[in-house]
Amino acid sequence: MTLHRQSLILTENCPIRDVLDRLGDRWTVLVLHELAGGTLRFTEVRKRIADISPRMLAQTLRRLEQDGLVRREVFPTVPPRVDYALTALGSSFFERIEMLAQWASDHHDEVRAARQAYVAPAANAPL
Amino acid sequence: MTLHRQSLILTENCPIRDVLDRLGDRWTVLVLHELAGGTLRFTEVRKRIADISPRMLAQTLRRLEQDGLVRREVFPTVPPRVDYALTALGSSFFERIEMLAQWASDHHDEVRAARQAYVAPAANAPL
DNA sequence: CCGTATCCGTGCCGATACTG
DNA sequence: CAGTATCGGCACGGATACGG
Repeated sequence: MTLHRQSLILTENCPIRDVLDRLGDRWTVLVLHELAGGTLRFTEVRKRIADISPRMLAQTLRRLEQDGLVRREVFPTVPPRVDYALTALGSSFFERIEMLAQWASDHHDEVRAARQAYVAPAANAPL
Repeated sequence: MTLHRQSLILTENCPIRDVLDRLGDRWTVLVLHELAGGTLRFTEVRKRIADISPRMLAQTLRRLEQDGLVRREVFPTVPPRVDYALTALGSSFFERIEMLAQWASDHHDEVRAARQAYVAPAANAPL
């Protein structure tokens, strides 16, 4: 995502944006969620997230590894085996995501009610 | 909340996804951030977020209003005036986002260091 | 001033085939 | 098993022009 200027949150080189952007993609949170349950192999993650393609899983894991949130461990066996696990950093990050998820869960009824009650304003006709 | 496997996060009508998806788009967090400072008119938000187009601002505000996070108040004056402000729900939501932002800020150095240290694994050559 | 309508480019993601 | 390579669709968002 392009960086934006002039904001406490969004200035260039913005640490917030670096992190929040990852929440926007389709799989990151899911993968973190699965790894929060413990170390998993590539295929094990695939099975748990039924409709993720190998391409997207690899890409997601790579980025998490790059950012130090996930540790990748390769065993030189045949057939090959690769374990993925959250790092301490990854765990602490996922904790915050869970807090957000908790909020969403707690207030979902209010959001749904608001959506229900919402009536679109007449186009270009304030009052 | 015990995000459970398969998946409280991804199922349809999922409360978590409803919320997290909004963090993925380019402007929502920014707009919330600006409104957290107090009520603003449409144009005032535009000025503060310099490169947002009227289209995207309107769209973002509409969704926030729909979800009950922002309240829209129209004054039948000439020229027209429309105020936007966070609701209590919106404020409590933004608090959680700030917690996440705080985490990002606190750990940005670690993430940057991890990115720096990262070396891509050789393609298809585990060890 | 406060938006909407329209067009269009870009990048995410899915599907699939293939390799060490 | 653990990925990579390639192609293509489609939604998201940018730019612009216009309307109440």
